Amino acid sequence: MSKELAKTYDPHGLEDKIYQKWLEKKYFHAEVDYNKKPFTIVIPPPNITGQLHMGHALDNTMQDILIRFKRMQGYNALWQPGTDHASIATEVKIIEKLKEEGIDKEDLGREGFLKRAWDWKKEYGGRIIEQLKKMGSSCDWDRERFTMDEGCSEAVEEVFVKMHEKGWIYKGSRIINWCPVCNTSISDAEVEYEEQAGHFWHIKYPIAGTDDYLIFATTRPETMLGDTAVAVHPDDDRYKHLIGKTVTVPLVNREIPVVADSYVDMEFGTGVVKITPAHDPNDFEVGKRHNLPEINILNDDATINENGGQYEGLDRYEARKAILADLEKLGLLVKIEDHVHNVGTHDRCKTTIEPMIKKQWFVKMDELIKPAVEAVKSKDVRLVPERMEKTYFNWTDNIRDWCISRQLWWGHRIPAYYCDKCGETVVSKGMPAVCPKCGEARFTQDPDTLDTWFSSALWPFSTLGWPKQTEDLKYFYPTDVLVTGYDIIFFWVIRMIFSGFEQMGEKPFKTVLFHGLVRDSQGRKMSKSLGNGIDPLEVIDKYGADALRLTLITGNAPGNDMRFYYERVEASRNFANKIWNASRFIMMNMEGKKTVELSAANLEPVDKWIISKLNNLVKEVTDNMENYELGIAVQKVYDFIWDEFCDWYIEMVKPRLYNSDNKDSQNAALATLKAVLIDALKLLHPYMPFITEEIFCTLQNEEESIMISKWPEYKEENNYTKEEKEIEVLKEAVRGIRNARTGMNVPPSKKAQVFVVSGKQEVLDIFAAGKVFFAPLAYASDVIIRQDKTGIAEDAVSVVIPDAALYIPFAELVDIAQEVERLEKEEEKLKGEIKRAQGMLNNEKFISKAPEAKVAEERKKLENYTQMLCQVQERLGQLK
RNA sequence: GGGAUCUUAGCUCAGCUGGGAGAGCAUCUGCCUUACAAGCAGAGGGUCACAGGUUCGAGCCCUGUAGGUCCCACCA
Repeated sequence: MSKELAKTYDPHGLEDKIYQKWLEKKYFHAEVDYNKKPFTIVIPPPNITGQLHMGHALDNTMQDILIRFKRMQGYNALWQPGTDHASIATEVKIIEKLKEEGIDKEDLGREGFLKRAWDWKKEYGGRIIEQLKKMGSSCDWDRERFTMDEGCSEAVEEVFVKMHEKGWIYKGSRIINWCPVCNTSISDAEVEYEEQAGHFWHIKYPIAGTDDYLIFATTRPETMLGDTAVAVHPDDDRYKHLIGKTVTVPLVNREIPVVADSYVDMEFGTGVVKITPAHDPNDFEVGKRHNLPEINILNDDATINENGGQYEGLDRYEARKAILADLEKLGLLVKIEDHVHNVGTHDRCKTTIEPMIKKQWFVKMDELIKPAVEAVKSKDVRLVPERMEKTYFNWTDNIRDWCISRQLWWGHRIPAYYCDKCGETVVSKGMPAVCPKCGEARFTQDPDTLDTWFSSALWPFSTLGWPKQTEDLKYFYPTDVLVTGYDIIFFWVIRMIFSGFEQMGEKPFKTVLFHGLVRDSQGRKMSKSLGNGIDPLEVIDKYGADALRLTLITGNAPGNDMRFYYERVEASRNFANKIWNASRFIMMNMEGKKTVELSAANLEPVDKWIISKLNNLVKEVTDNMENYELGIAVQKVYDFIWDEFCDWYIEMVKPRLYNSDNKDSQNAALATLKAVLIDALKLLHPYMPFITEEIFCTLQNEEESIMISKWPEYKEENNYTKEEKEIEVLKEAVRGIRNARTGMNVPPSKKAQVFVVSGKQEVLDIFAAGKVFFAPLAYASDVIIRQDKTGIAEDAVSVVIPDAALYIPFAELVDIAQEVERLEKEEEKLKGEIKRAQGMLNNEKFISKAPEAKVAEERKKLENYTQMLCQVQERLGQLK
C-alpha cells in the first residue's frame, strides 16, 4: 500500500523536510572510491558578506542539476562547498558597522580589528550557506571550506614563497590604482570606468627665456604640481623647435623639459601633453623613457603633500579649485571646455581612484599565463559557450602584471619579513629564525595582505587538501565543471587556470559553463540602489524552490542574460502542480490493486507508444545534458510530461483503468503509467529535486530516494516505431474531429457517431484496436469502421486524414454552409502544401543533390496531400 | 578605438551540426469531461531588423547597413 499524496501541491514544509532527510542519509557526501568514476564541481565560494541573490540562485541551480545528474548516472559526485573571506568587501562592511558604534578601525588596532572580523565571519559566514540549502543544493557540507581556514592559508603561503623563489612574485615601485577611501591599492580589474561630465582646462606654461607659452589641456589641473615635463610629438612641426627647451610650471616655479614622445597624439587638443609620471600610468611610461623625476604630490587620503607647496593639506578637489583660481589670477588659464570623460573608480566604494607610485607586490604574468592560454586554445579546458574564448584571449593577450598587495587587515598577510636591523627582505613560511644577511633575529612582517583573488585562484585544489598530497586531491582533481558568471572571467577563471597549471601541473577543471546575469522584468541589472532586486528566498517562500529552479533554467541559452518575472515562476509552479495531480491520479488508480510488473506481452499499442516516446526522450535529454544544454533538456521533459503523458496517454488509458473486466489490460496500463512516471520523474529530478522525491517515495516506498536511483537508459527493445506511427494516426484523427466540432460549436457533452472509412485494412485495424480510447477522445457515441461510405448521411461533417476519412453525422446540428467553408479552408491549405512539395520535386537539382531520404520524404508527403485533397474536393462536390 | 552579442508572435525568449517557424505569458471561443480551473479542448497572431551573397534549399553560413546591450582599452 502506498502512502497518499496531499490533495494539493504545497511546497511549504515539504522541501525542508526532504532536505533534512537527505542530510541525515548523507546522500551528499562523497568519499574517495576507486571503484567509481569521480565527478567534481567546486562551488564559486560566496562572500561571507553575502546574501543569496538571483545570481547565486541560478549559479547553484545549474551546479546542482549537473551534480545530481552525474550522481544518478553512477558517478562519485562531489560538490565541494565553501565561502570566501572577500577581503575588501568584508573589511568595508565591518568598518561601516564599527562606525555605527562610533569606533574607528585604527582605535581597535590590527589585532582588535581581526577579532571583530572573525566574529563577523562566525555570525554571517554561515548565513548564505543556509540559504543555499533552501535551493536544494546537494553540496557535501562535511567538506565545507573557507578561504582563510588553516589549509587554504597554508596553500596561500606555499604558493607565495614558491613563486617568489622562482622570481615570479616581486616587490616593485610601480604605478598602481590607489583608493583614497579604502586606503589601499587595487588591481586593474577592480577599476571601473564611469563616464562623468568634467572639464577641459586649457593652461599656459611659459617657455623659459621667451615671452611665449605652450598651451595644453588637462582634466586634472591639480596634478601640475607633479609635472616633470611637457611632451610633444617628435614629428610635430609646430613644436619641433621647442624640443629640449624648458618651460616653467607656474605656482611651483619648476623648470621642466619639453620632450618628444610618439605617445602624444598630434591631432588631439593642442598636441601638447603635460607629463606627471607619479600620477598617470601613461605619463609614468613616458617618464621612464625620458628618465624624468617622479614627484608624488598626494598623501594616501588624496590630500596634497609637502611637494605641493602652498597647497599642502588641501584635498585633491579643493586643491584643484585653488590652483585654477591662482592660474586665472596669473592669466594662465586660457579657457574651460565641458568635457565628458571616463573616470576610473573603485568597484567597491565608487571612489575616484588616483594612480600613484607605490611599492607593491606583483605577480609576473608573462610566463605564468602561457599554459593557461594554450589550454583553452587546445580545448583542454573547454569554455561553454565557445564565444567566451574571445573574451578570455582578449584579456590574456593584453595581460599586465598583477598587483596582489592590499593595504588591508582582513586577508592573508603577506609572508615577507623585514630584518629589524639591516632591512633585508626574507620571504618564508613563518617568521625566519635569523637574518641571512646580518644574523639578526628580529623581524617585522609586511603589514599588507593579499588580493582576495589570490586565495580563490587556488580554490580548486586548496579545498582538496593541497599542498598536502591527499587522496582527495589525487582522486577528485582536476575537477570536471566550473559553473560561473561571465563577469568574473578575469578576476577568477583565468587565475584559477594558470594557478592550476603552475601549482598542480594540471588544469583545475575540464569545462567552464558560463551563465549570464539575472535581470529584472525590464532588463535592468538587479541592484540595491535601484531597489529592483527580487529575493530568491521570497520566491521560494511563495512558490517553492522547485518552481524557482525551473524558472531559472528554462528558456535561456548558456551565457545569455535572462529576465526574471513572477509570471514565469507561476508557470513553473503550475507545472509542478500538474505533475502532482497526475501522480495523484495514478496512485488513486493503483489503490487496492496488486503491484503490477511491466510485461511486454500484455502491452497494448498505446502503452508501447508512450514507452517508445519515453525511450527517445531519455536519449535526447541525456545527450542535451551531457552537452550542457540544460534549458533544452528540461523543456523536453516538460513537454513530454504535460503533452504526451498527461494530455494524451493518461486520457487514452482511462477507459481501461475504469473497466475491471479485463484485468490484463488494466494491469498493463497501470504498469506503464507507473514505469513511465518513474522514469519521467528521474529525468526531472535534477531540475525539480523536491517534488520528484516526494512523489517517487510515495509511489514506491521500497526505494529510499530518487536522488540515488539510477538514471534511465535508452533501450533498443523499447523502440516501438510501428506503434508510434499508429497512435499518431489516431491522435491526428482526434484532433481533426475536435477541430471540426469546435468550428460547429458542438459542446463535448453532445456525442455523435463517428464513421471511419478507409480503403486500407491496416488503417481500419488501427482504429479497431484503439476504439476503446478513440471513442471518448473523439466524443463519439459509437465508432463504426467500414471500407466505404455507403449509408452515411450526406450532410455529415467530414474530417480527412492521410489514408482515411471520418464522418460525423450530426443531423440537426450541421450547418452546411459552415461545413463548406471549413472544407474550403482545408482545401486551400492542402493546395498550398502540394504546391510546395511539387516545387521542390520539380526541381531537378533538388532531386539530384538533396539526400535521398529527404527526397523520398517529400514524395510521401505529396502523395498524402494529393490523396487528402481528392477526398476534400469530392466531399465539397457532394455538399454544393 | 578594439571586440563580443542581440534584433524571431502583443510581451519574455527557445530554436542543438542549414531540410516545412516553437514555448510560456497575454488575447479570443467553448467546456466545472469523476487527477488537475494552478485545469481541458480549440483559435487568431511572425516577409525570423534591412540589403546582398553562398546553397537544390538560409531564422541558422558569409559580407555589408541600421539600432540595442555588454566587455576591454583609453581620450592628455
